[in-house]
Amino acid sequence: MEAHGHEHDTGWSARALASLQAQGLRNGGARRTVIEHLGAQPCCRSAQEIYDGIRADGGRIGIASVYRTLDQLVELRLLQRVELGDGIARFEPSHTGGEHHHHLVCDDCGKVEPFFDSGLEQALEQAATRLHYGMRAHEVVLHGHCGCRPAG
Amino acid sequence: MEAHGHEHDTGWSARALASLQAQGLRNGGARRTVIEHLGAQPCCRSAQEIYDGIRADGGRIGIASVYRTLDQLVELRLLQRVELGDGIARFEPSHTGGEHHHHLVCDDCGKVEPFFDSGLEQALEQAATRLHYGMRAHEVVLHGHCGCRPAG
DNA sequence: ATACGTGCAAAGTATTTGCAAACGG
DNA sequence: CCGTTTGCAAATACTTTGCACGTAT
Repeated sequence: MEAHGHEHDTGWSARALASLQAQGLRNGGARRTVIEHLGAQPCCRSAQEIYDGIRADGGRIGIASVYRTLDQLVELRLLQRVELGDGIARFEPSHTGGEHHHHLVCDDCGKVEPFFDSGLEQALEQAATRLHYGMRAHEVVLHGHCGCRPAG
Repeated sequence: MEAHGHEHDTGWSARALASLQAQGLRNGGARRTVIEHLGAQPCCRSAQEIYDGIRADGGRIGIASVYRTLDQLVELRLLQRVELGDGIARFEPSHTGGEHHHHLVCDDCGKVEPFFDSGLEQALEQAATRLHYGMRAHEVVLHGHCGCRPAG
C-alpha cells in the first residue's frame, strides 16, 4: 500500500505500528490494515468509512476490529477522535507537526474541510496556559456554508 | 442590557418561546418545559440529563419530546449542539453575548467546565474571515487533566 | 505451542419514528 | 373542533462485547 496524490504523514503508520509493538501488542492483519489505511487519509474518517475503504481494497476485515483498533490508538494518543456534530465519531492521526488541522463543516451539505490557522493555534495555547489547564488535545469545529447552495 | 455575572441568560427561554410562536408552533406542555429547563442550565446538557431533570422536578415528559424539541431549537439556531468526545450529544442555548463559552473536558474523570477566552474568540473570527468561510457557529473543546488524579 | 488477535453475530446505548390519545388556539 | 403535540413503545443507528477460530511470535 502506498500514498497517492499529496504527501500525507507517511511516517505516522510506521510510528503507530512501532508504538503498538513497544506495548507488547502484535501487528497482524486487521490492526495493521486499519493503521495503514488511516495513515493514507488526508482528513478524518468514520469507522464505517474506514471499514468500507478497506473492504473496497479487498481487505477481509470485520467492523469490530476497526472499532477495537481505533480505541487502542486513541488510548495511546496516536489517534484523535473528532466529533463534528452529526453524531458520527471520526478519527485521524494525531499530527504533531505541519499536518495538524481543524475542521470546517458545511451545515447545508455536510461537507468537511480541513484548515490550519497559526493564530488560532497560538490562541488555544495561550488560553490553556491562562486557565492553568494541562491541555493534551484540542478540537475546533467551524460551522457555516461552503457555497454549495445558491442563496437563501 | 443583557444579564451579567453569574446570572444565566434568563431572557433566552422567552426568546425561544417567542421564536417558536412566530413560526406558528404551539407552546404547550413538553416543549415549554424543555425550553425553560434549558434556560436555567449553566452549561451544556444531554437529552437524558434534561429528561431526568424535568422528571425530577415532577414533569411528566417523554424522552422523545425532549429530542424533538432539541431538534427544532437547533434547526432555528436557538440551541447549539455540542459534542465533547464521549459520543453523547449535549445542548446549550446559543449565547450571543457574554454567556458565550467553550468547554474543558478532563480525560481522566470526564468533568466538563465552561470557559471563555476573548483572544480565542478573536482568533476564530479572524480565521473564518481569512478562509472566506461564512461562520454561523463554532465549537472548541480542550482536552486535558483537571487535577482530579494525583500525579500519573 | 500458546496467548493474543480477529470476524461474526448478538447485545448495548443513544436517538428517531409510528401512532393513538391529549391538548392548544 | 381540528390540526399540532405528546408519551409510549418499537425501530434505527452507531458502537461494544462474547465467543470460537486464526495467527504472530
